[in-house]
Amino acid sequence: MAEQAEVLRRTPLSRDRVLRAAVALADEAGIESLSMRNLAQDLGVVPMALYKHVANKDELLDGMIDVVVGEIDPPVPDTDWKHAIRRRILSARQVLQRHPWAPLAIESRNMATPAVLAYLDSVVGTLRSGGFSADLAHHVMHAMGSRILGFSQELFDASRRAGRSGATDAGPPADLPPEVAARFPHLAEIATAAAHDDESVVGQGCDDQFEFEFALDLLLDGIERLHRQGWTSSHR
Amino acid sequence: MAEQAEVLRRTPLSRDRVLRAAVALADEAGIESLSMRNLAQDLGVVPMALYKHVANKDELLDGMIDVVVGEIDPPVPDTDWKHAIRRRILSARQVLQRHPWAPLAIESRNMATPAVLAYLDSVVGTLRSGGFSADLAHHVMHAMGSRILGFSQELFDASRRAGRSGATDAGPPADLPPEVAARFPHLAEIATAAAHDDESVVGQGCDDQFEFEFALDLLLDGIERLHRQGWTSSHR
DNA sequence: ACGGTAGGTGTACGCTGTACACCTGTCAAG
DNA sequence: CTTGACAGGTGTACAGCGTACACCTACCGT
Repeated sequence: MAEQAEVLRRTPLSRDRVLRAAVALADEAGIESLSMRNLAQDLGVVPMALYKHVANKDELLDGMIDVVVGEIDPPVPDTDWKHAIRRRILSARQVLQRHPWAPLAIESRNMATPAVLAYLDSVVGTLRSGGFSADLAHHVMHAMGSRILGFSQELFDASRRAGRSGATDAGPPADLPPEVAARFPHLAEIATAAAHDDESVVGQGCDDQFEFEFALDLLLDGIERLHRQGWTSSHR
Repeated sequence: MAEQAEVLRRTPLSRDRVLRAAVALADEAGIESLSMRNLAQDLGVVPMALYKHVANKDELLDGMIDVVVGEIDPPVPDTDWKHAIRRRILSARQVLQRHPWAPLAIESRNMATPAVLAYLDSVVGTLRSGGFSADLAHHVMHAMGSRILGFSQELFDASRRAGRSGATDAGPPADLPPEVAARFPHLAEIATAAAHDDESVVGQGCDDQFEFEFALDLLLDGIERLHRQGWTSSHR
């Protein structure tokens, strides 16, 4: 009777199953409730069992990052570098929006994981075959910074607040409270200017996607300009 | 005899003293050894005493961020917006290099602290008085992202690894290990291209300051171009 | 039939943040 | 001068964390 439940529960653990469960837990409950104990419970197993599949919690996080980065679309061939990279980065952005904990996790690791390296390598490859010198490609990678992985640090990023995935609470707390607005007039002015072409006066904060693409295109246009004029780090 | 030591030790705590000690501890020992207990010990006091001056550890971190942001140079008046902002951001960068733990701390808070808001407000003010529309100024702030606070996420950032301040270990681990280089040829190519105009062949990684200014100027130039041609979010 | 090994278990330790009760020194009002 | 409030440092205690280490058990090739 409870036998088949027992069998299910005993589906053998594996590094992959552990990582996927960890990602799911972080997605649903927030990264701050990803503890070895919670994760083990989700898997119907005792905490120490996890250590047979991941060395420690840091390695678990590295593995989770690799899972996430692995979800980014492969590069589309037969396009010019600019569109190829633009599409790839926007795909990365979609992925990271499914895993709001990932940006912070990625940035808190102090060395890139294999999957991240592979992704970066592939982006560089696109640049190189688009005619970029290794020199310029190098600087371009730095210039894009974390944006190349689909995110920029938004400074006031409501959606990344550790808690839930954020889709549910399309909350009201968009504008600044009035006494704050008084102390920071320029910010207030800017915040209200964020009602884009939407006619609703109380536009909910600002359109993250728009801002991301704005910055992305600003960079890509500048990069294209440097590329066309054969920029090198010696000149200028 | 031990009386004056006693007196010294008893120099009354204050929120300010707590915050400064916390910043010093994080600077010297790394953010990961900033615990309430360690901090209390540094101050010659019992852990719970700290809670009379900060509500909890999160508020302590907020306070530390405010201390750091307070170190950024004030804006220089009587300059065009571009140079003013460039100087301000490079000043912010210098500050954050003294406090390598700060970028991650700033990004992990989910709402900006008062000092950060004041800084951002002032930067927006510079843009506005440089003739920027509130609309464009808004997008510019987003485009700059965390770079506006003096840092970009460097992806492989040796200097931010939680441990010590990093000046001491001008270490060898700059280039990729050869088997990694083999698997990621484009990255390898780029890494070696990083020996700038320095004639030393094994140039140690790359010049962070150069990369930062490269990206900063790329953005500023693009922004200037948009500004001159009267960009608005409706057109384009 | 048997020993090795992969993988799940149980206990225990040191560390964390912090709630809560307590004590002590200082200062204002009676 | 006494008194009582109150700011601020203390001590104990608890739940939660990551994980070291010893153990047990089920399987597999010989």
